[in-house]
Amino acid sequence: MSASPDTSAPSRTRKIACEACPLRESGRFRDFTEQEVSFVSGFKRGELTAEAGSTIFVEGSHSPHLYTVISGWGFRYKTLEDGRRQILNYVLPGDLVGLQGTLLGEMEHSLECLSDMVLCMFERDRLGDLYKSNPALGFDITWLAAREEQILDEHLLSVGQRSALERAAYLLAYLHDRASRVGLFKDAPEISPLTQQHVADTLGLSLVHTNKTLRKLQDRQAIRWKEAGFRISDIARLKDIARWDGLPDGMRPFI
Amino acid sequence: MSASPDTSAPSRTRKIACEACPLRESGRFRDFTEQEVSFVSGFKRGELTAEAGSTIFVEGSHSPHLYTVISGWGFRYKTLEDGRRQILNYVLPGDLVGLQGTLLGEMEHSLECLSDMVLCMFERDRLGDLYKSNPALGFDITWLAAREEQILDEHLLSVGQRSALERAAYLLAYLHDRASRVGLFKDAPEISPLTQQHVADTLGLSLVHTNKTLRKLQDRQAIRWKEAGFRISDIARLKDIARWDGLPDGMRPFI
DNA sequence: CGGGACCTTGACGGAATTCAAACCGGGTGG
DNA sequence: CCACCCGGTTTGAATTCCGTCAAGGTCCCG
Repeated sequence: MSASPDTSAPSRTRKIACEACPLRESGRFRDFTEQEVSFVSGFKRGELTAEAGSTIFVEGSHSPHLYTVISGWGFRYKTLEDGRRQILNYVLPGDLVGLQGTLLGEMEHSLECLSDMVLCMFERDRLGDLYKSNPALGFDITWLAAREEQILDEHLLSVGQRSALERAAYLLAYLHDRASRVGLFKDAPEISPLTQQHVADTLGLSLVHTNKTLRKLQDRQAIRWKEAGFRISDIARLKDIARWDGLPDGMRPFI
Repeated sequence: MSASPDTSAPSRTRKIACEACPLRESGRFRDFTEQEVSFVSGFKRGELTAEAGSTIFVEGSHSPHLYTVISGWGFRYKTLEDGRRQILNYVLPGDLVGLQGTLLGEMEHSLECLSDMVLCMFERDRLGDLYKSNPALGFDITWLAAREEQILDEHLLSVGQRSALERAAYLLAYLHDRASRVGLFKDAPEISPLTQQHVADTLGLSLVHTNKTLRKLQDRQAIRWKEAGFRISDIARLKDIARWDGLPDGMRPFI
């Protein structure tokens, strides 16, 4: 069973120029040429600000947009007709979302905000131009798609083969790694804004059993669950329990 | 638990020109310009013929190659140190494999032949050139990556949320759909060359329970299991059991 | 004070794993 | 030709894991 999404409409505005994009400050991206940055600037259609709990797009829609996450947490998910929900992956600053819908026509999954989010919006129609005039940026998009594929491979391994305890440990370690890489824990305390229902729907476990599993991780001093969120106490222990293998880093090429 | 892969070395030869590629005969691809076809021809390094059971590449290797499947069945998988194996997806004629390794450096999964296979081999180093000189082909590669992502999303939904029976029905229906789309059942009887161990490792179920589940599908007249392989008796019933949603078709753009 | 969202716990039943054994067909070597 | 083995399938029984049901708890907010 799943939480029912609160579908309040997100608001739109337009502001920051790509030249001053806060994401590029982090030093986690490759160097772009001036020409590239200005092209992306022209490609950009505006910004979208959405609050926690709102839905950016839903399964079955034909959204003509492509987004880059500027700030906040979100998650992609799919549902079965009877309401069972599977969370596919989490999105963080720097992630590109909506590519599937853009290329393949219909959106086959939904995107919901876990926290307040700001996204940068691009026009689908001009994607072809991007490939023509800036092949390196096209290459970067492919890179991002390949990386998402790799993450999904790992999740599939997790849900298919790991035990409940391993799975939970893996997910929490994964989120911790990704969030700290994009600098989300720079100043704030290291808390991830998930509920246990989110964890359950990601791992394919019931809420009750998820709760018992998380408790076990807490008993082993690997995490601490705070109301609606958790923090990692011992990442090494967590990765050990998870039979952690990887998730290699590597420079991210694209905004 | 998993079957132990038989790692006989695949053999290499080079033959067919792209202009006469059997895949393009099928009419399932978009029309390529002469220029595109000749570029791909130059991009091509040779062909790789491998027999059933052999491994094309393994997790952790740095294969500099990219492949297109010309004929045969294969599957991508990942393993945990203790040997648990998760099959991630199946590859069929027209599929592109090895992109992750090419773009991201290290290969994070392995590829094994389910039947004898022929693959077309491309050089990784020239991928940048491809994006520069033929943006449309670069776009096509991104398209393929997005499509793989979509399939993985669906598998994740399946393994995470569907019951054993639904999951098995879904997998078999999925394989049937894909195989018939690429014309694998044109002349041959509609038999897919999987063992029950493959099914088990794909669904995240034990071999014993997989067997009992498949028996149930057979009792319901949805499939017939033949030694090392199955055929679908009633695809509609199977999709009904699976709570089948989709897998939209759409033209495939790239060789 | 009451309600809602989220976390927590116990009891019970059902689903899936594990262990164990047997069967079947094909291939191989004595 | 037969005995044997091997990979794959089948079945039963015992056990463990996980889901469902039910109830209670906490904190925050109106």
